[in-house]
Amino acid sequence: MNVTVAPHPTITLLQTSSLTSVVQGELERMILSGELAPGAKLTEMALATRLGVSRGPLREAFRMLEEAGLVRTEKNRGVFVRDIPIDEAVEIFDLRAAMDELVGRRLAEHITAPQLKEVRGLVEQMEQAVKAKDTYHYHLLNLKFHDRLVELAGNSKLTAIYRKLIKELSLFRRLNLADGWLMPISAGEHRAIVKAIASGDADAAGKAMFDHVIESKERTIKNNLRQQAHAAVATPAPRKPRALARA
Amino acid sequence: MNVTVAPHPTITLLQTSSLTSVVQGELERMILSGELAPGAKLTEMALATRLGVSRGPLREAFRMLEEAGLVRTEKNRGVFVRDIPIDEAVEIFDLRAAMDELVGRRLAEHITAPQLKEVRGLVEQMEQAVKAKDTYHYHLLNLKFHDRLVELAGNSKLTAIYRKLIKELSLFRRLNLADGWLMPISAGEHRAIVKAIASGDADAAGKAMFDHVIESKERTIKNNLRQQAHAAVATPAPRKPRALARA
DNA sequence: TTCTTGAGAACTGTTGACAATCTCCAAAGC
DNA sequence: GCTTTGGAGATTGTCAACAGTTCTCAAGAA
Repeated sequence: MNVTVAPHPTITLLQTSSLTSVVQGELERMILSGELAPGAKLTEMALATRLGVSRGPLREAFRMLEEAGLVRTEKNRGVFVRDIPIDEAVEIFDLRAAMDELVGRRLAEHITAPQLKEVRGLVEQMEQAVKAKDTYHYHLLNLKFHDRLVELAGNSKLTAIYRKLIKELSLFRRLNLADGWLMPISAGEHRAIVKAIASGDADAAGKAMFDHVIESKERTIKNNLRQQAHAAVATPAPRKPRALARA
Repeated sequence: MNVTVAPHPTITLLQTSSLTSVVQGELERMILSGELAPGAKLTEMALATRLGVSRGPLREAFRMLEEAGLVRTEKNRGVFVRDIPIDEAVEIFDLRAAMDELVGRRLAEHITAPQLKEVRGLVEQMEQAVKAKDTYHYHLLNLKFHDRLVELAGNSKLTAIYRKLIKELSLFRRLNLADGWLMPISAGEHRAIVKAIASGDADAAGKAMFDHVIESKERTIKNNLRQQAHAAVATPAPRKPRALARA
């Protein structure tokens, strides 16, 4: 039989990963971690030497990140980490709400006992993080919770798009972590979501998830506007990028 | 003032379009038109000479199309036009249903009189196409109708994702055009959708759009399965791609 | 001072070349 | 006959070099 029983992990790694793909992954990591902040310019030569590759694979990775919505390209000027404007963030939240409503409905109908137990575990961990006022871990668990729910809904296309949206949303000025004082509210909503799903009531579960995302949107936006006002005081002139000769 | 009043169209064209972007557009056109069929291999050298560019920009365009879900890359083997399996098509339809439900709700609440008139015009054109049994134009009008509705919902992110899904869906064996006999049904549903939107009833409009997409899904899938069975008879051995040495 | 001008530097867009891998097919071995 | 082996040809992955554009900044004019 033409079956290689257990191909060495290094083998499969070399078979699948090209320089372009690992560069793409590394750049994505750097962007999502904030190491490359929104608005930052990605100079080809600098990044190429830093990552130890030539400009070819790097440019190909740029095109992937561009299509993924993480960077923006200006011809003859360069590639920049994208900065999600507030309007777009609102749109993404609204979309997420609709998708999560679908997720809630699906899960209310199809979730299994062990899966329910798993997400309950995540909720409990989050509540412990609230008690410990551990904002960072709460943030991570929150991401994990929603990601897992979407995954459990069983539509891989939905999962892929959902993750893409989450990545883009993380480029919307990362001061969401500062909303420590409303962790308890968010945590309460999570418990309500799981309860609605467990009850098997599709309408209730869908509504619970929809409402949670919308509330999350309003909290984030309000928080952002306040921060914005704060920053405006600290920086008198918001400095427009530059005077363009283009209409 | 540093304002160029009316930059010559050719100028702006040269300022914005790189070889990569126009190659990307051209390849996308060739794929969506069926000129490059699902499963077809895209040889770099052949396409590069055919389009009059070198391999660099072509490879960058490949990465964009890959991220857009239109092609698939196998390391050291090449790039192929993607063939959407039936499972994925079902997933896309389900997603579309949820998104269109959102569109219906939004439109029921916010659509203006002239916009309503516009979509009514599209429906009437479709009904004329039905009378004339003009399947091709019906198909185009159908795409236009749904695309316009999504656009009118006013969420640009939603519009972008919707269009991406439609493109991918067009790679799902293009025999949808053969469903001539059910044009009248589809057309009737369109009229019902517009009526529900015009009534301002968000629930009804959402349901009308959701149901329409689900019905469309079931028609397409059923049609596809029948065609599949037909093809299986004509081609005794479905010829598996090739014997792989990989587990 | 403030704005324009222009030359050099830095960077991006594109191309061609080299190395590594895969594909194909004929010859050898069972 | 069927499978395996090996080498030529074709194709992809990567890199370095060239051409064209943008940016920087100092010198000169209003």
